[in-house]
Amino acid sequence: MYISPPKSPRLSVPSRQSALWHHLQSSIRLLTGSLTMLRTMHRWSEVFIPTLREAPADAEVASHKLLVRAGYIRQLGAGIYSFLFLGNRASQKIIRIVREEMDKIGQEFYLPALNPRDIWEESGRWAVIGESMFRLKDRKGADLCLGFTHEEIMTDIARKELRSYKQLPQIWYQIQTKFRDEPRPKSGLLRVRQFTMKDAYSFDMDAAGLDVSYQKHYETYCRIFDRCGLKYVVIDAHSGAMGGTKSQEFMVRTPAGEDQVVSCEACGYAANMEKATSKVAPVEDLQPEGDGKPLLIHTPGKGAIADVAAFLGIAAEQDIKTVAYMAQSPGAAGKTGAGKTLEQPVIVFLRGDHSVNETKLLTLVKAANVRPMQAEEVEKYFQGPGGFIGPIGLAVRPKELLGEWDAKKWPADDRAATVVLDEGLLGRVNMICGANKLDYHLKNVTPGKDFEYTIAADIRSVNAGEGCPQCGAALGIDTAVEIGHIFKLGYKYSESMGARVLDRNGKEVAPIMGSYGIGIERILTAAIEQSNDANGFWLAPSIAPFDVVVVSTNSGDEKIRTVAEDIAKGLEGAGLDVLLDDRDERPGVKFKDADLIGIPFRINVGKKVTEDLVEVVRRSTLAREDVKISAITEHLSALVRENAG
RNA sequence: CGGGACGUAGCGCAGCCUGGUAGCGCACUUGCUUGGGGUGCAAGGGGUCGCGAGUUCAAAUCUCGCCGUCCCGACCA
Repeated sequence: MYISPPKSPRLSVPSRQSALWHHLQSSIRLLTGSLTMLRTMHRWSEVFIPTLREAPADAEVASHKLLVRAGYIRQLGAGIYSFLFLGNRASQKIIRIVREEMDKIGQEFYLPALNPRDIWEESGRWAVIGESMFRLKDRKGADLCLGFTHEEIMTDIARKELRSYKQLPQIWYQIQTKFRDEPRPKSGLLRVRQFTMKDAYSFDMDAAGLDVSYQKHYETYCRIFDRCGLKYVVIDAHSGAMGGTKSQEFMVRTPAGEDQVVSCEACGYAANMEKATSKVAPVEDLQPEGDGKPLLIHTPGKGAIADVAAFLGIAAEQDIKTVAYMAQSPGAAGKTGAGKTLEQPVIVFLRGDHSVNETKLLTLVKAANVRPMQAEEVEKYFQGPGGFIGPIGLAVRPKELLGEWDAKKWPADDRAATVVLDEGLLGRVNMICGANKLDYHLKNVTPGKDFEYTIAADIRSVNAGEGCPQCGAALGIDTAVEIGHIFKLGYKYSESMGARVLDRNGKEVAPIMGSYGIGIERILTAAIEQSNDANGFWLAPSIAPFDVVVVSTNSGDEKIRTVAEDIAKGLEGAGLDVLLDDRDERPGVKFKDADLIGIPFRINVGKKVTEDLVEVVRRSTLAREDVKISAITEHLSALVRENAG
């Protein structure tokens, strides 16, 4: 299912209300501003903004290069960054927006980053999470870890404190540092080992209540990202092998991203790669040969699909691709550590030019992981050599045993495998496949007629250009960054950790939970990725470290200097965050720096002061206009307001 | 975890192949100059050449080990 992101609230409400709303916002802004940032006018000559002409050689993606060049961040180690003055200001502004919006629906907590092992044992995740979790020992040798996410800790509070349905629903959130020992930190702030996350958790009596909490988060997230000036899409996401019913991701398209988003421009369908489906164009089947029964053909040394197709003069789409896996049981590393990891054979058939989406497969067969079969396993299940394996002659597990991990219920025939037929093969006839015999393939093979399977399902990855499942138009695939994720958790944690409340009837029930995350630094990164050029980047005033930079183009000129100073003070008085570039530098240097560091508006104070004019430059378009000095405060305030989140 | 590359001044790099005690641009300091898109001139300061062993009269340079960082892949509850 697809839910299109709602329009920004400021676009959908009447202008009078909008003005009122912004008035309130700026009042709040003034209040919180005065609390958290005592000065709103800073002199460049006095603050630390170490801009660089060149990016470090290590940096690859635009946001990384620019964050370093603009003096926002400095690297301490792989995936570990220090935030300097500008970087911290931008982060704090993002956090302020997140907090303002989250406070409308929930309550802010602050949980420990340092967690004892026990609580993670209870949910089973001490073992499940594996190497991604930073672990340490205290002086007594007790195991601790650094928080990775906080479902366990929040659920612990819930189970100790929540007793009655009257206390529900609850939405609790925090803005906290998370630690993940990423196998490969990369792309600047995009994939790091320490980062700031807003994580929220909801507790409801029933699924209907969860729907409400989930929807509140959906709307809140849209407001947050709108206010941050991001262009994003909301996509249906894979909920993970660990359960959960529904989940959606908020994505910003950028080549720097690591996730793939499948979307349709025609109707708005969007989903991530693990969830996306498509309509494939009809394929012309081969004509049967002979009596139409499978026919052995000699294909010496032609194991790979491409080789076979070329050898036989057919297209890969006439071929059945065979992929043989051993699937591994979920939960083997549970809290009791009960049992070893079980494995069962899962064999997939799909069109020769299609590829398996392992995440879809995992979900289908309820496995934690799959690995390719080894040569001797291939021999066992196919009774033929790798490269020439195919569907005929397999022992097939019945559909009832799909996802069955109780080995006692497995078929007596230890060759029996779960056989999955990709839906793309349904209706196809007279295909080519491996014969389970060295150097031989089969012709005239029709799924369902010539071989059985456990189940037919969608387990392939969508390719760009295939038909949208909703409207049939060509699908596109873009890379994107995930900036937020909302997730119906269900009962996983409340059940496993024993959270119970009494319902109306005095009956003990587990609350149903949701969890909802936003990556603070990823908002900054995504914003830069979507708004940059060769000279730098620009942020929405809502998240920029300053609303405006006032450049005195010649600090040696008394008149220019004092006008710049007065303008800066005036803007500060109007509640704007102002950076006054009072350095004794050449104008060119100041313009380059101003363009680099992400500030949305610039005022050039120069020769035209004699005509009572200064120049206002929008960083996003580089459009400039002359404005009367007497009108500058009002002019800038309006500009910031129009573009404010 | 598999594959690849790199590590020399704050940043970007040369020097390494062929061993002889470290250099360029930017940045920084001082002075003059210039003043609307990284001004010009002059004089300066700054480097355990990632770390540790080894070879050698002599190691940034050759050898071995380690550490770190980045890229591709795998992985990403």
